[in-house]
Amino acid sequence: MDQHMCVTLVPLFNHLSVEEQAEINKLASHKHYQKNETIFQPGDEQLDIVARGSIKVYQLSANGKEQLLRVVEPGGYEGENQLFGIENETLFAEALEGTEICTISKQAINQVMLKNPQIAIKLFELSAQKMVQLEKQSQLLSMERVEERLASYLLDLAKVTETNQVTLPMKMKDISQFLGTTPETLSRKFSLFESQGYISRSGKSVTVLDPDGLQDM
DNA sequence: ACATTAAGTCATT
DNA sequence: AATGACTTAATGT
Repeated sequence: MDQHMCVTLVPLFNHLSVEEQAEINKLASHKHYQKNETIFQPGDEQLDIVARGSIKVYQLSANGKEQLLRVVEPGGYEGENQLFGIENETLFAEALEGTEICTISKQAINQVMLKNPQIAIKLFELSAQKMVQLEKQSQLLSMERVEERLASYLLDLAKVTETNQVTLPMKMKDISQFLGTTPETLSRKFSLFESQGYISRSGKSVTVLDPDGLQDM
């Protein structure tokens, strides 16, 4: 298919000239993953760019359960901390659907960055944004009760869209893992919020009726 | 307050 | 008919 898509798609590279993009594209290998296929595991050393579909990045906690860290969508990437010299000991990634991934080896990226310092700067900027997100995530998990976590998660989504109408970006099962709980408890909390009039919900479409009420958790 | 287990409904294939 | 996603209920930490 169109093998040139991913490099041009991604914020990391799309500000470059066509020639430079073509050069980077040669260094990348393109692969299609099916749903539930593993994309990388601890020990791997590459930069993976999502061109189509979506992937989940997670780690395993002590009891062997998945802790979902983030969902990476088209234009996003994963594995940059290895480029900063940090080995991946804990992270796994898996395709959530049929997904196109562009993979660039650590060595190739290093060459590209030497030749093109703008990319290093861009990578730095984007990575800083990701760290902010991660900070948010650990703030969520530091909250004692699931109600607090779900409330601030919903408020966060509403804040991004600038409306009170939110479409949940993941399956309920994945949201429960993201919030560090179970699907059952999550379902009950949604029901609770609904019965208290904080939200209304039909499927994955949620309307925040009382932001202040949620805030007080 | 929450997890776990089991069992049920509902939609999708 | 079978599988997966979500909910509800009972019971255990």
